[in-house]
Amino acid sequence: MHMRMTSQREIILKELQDSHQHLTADELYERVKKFMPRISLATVYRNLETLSEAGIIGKLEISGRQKRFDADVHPHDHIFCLQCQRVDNIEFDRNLVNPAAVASDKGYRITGYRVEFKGICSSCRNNQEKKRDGDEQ
Amino acid sequence: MHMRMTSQREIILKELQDSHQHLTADELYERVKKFMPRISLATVYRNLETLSEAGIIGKLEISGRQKRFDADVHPHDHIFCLQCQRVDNIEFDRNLVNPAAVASDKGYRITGYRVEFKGICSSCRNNQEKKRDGDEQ
DNA sequence: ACCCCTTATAATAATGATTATCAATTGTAA
DNA sequence: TTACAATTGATAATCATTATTATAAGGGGT
Repeated sequence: MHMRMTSQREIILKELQDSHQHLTADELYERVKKFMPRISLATVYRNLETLSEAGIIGKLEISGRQKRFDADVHPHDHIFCLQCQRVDNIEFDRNLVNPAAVASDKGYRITGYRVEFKGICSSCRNNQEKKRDGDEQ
Repeated sequence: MHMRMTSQREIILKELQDSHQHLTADELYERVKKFMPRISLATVYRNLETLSEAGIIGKLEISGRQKRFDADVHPHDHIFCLQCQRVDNIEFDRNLVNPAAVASDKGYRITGYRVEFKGICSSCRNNQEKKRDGDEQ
C-alpha cells in the first residue's frame, strides 16, 4: 500500500482538514480549484477514495445522500439535518453498543457499526420560525 | 392522504411481504413482472415511495448503496453484508440509545436514529472457506 | 350508462453522483 | 537518462433514481 503524496492529494487533504466540516467531493472540488484551477473532479473523487482506503480520512455514507468525507478518523457517530443536509459529529457513548451481543444473530461476523441520528439543525429551526413569523404579519 | 390501492400497488406490496426479504426496487420489478409483464420500473419506484410515505412499508437507506424496502415497519435495525449486499434485521435493544441524551448537542432537534451493523454473512464466509480450500490443494 | 375529474400508468428522457477509460504527464529508481 | 509504474485531466459511461408526458383507469354523481 504505497501511495505518493502528490500535490493534488496534499491540497485536497489540507482543505478537508482546515474546513472542520464534512464536505462532499464537489464541495471540496470547488475549494481546491482556487489553488489548482486545472484539477479535475475525477481527481478529487479518486484521491478521496485513495485517502480513505489508506485510513487517512473517513468516508461518510449517510442514508441515501451524497457521500461526505471526514478528516477525523477516530470512531464517532454523526447527525444530519433533514432540511439542509449538513452533517455534524455527535457525542454518543459507543460503549453502549456491544457488537458481540448481536454477533450470533443470523451468523454474521460483525466488523463494525454506526449510529446515525437525524433531525433539524438549529439554523434551519430558526429559519422556519422567521418564516412563520413573516407569514403571520 | 388518500391513495388508491391499485392492482400494481397491491401486487408490489404483496410480493414484498411474501418475500420476507429486504428487496431493491429492481429486484421487486423482476418479481412483479411475472404477474404484470407490462409494468414499468418507474411504477415500482413510484409506488414504493408512495407506500413508504404512507407508512405501509419502510425504506432502508444503507451506507452508500441501493435503497431497499421492508414490509416490517416496527422500529428495528439492520445489518448488511459487505460482500453480497444482503440486508437482515438485527436484534438490538434500542432502549440502549437515548436520543434525549444527545439532543442538546449542536442544537439539533432529533427526530430519529438508526443503528447499522456491517459484517460478513454466513454464506459468504462459507464461500470464502471453500475457495481457500480449493486454492490450497 | 355517461360525463367529469382526479389519480395512476407506461414509456422514456433526464438527472445526479460516481466510476471507468485512456492518452499524456510525472515521479522515482536503477 | 532511460524505463516503468503511478497519477493526472478530460471525458465518456454507468447506475440508481426522478421527472415528463401522453394515455388510461377509477370512482362518484347525475
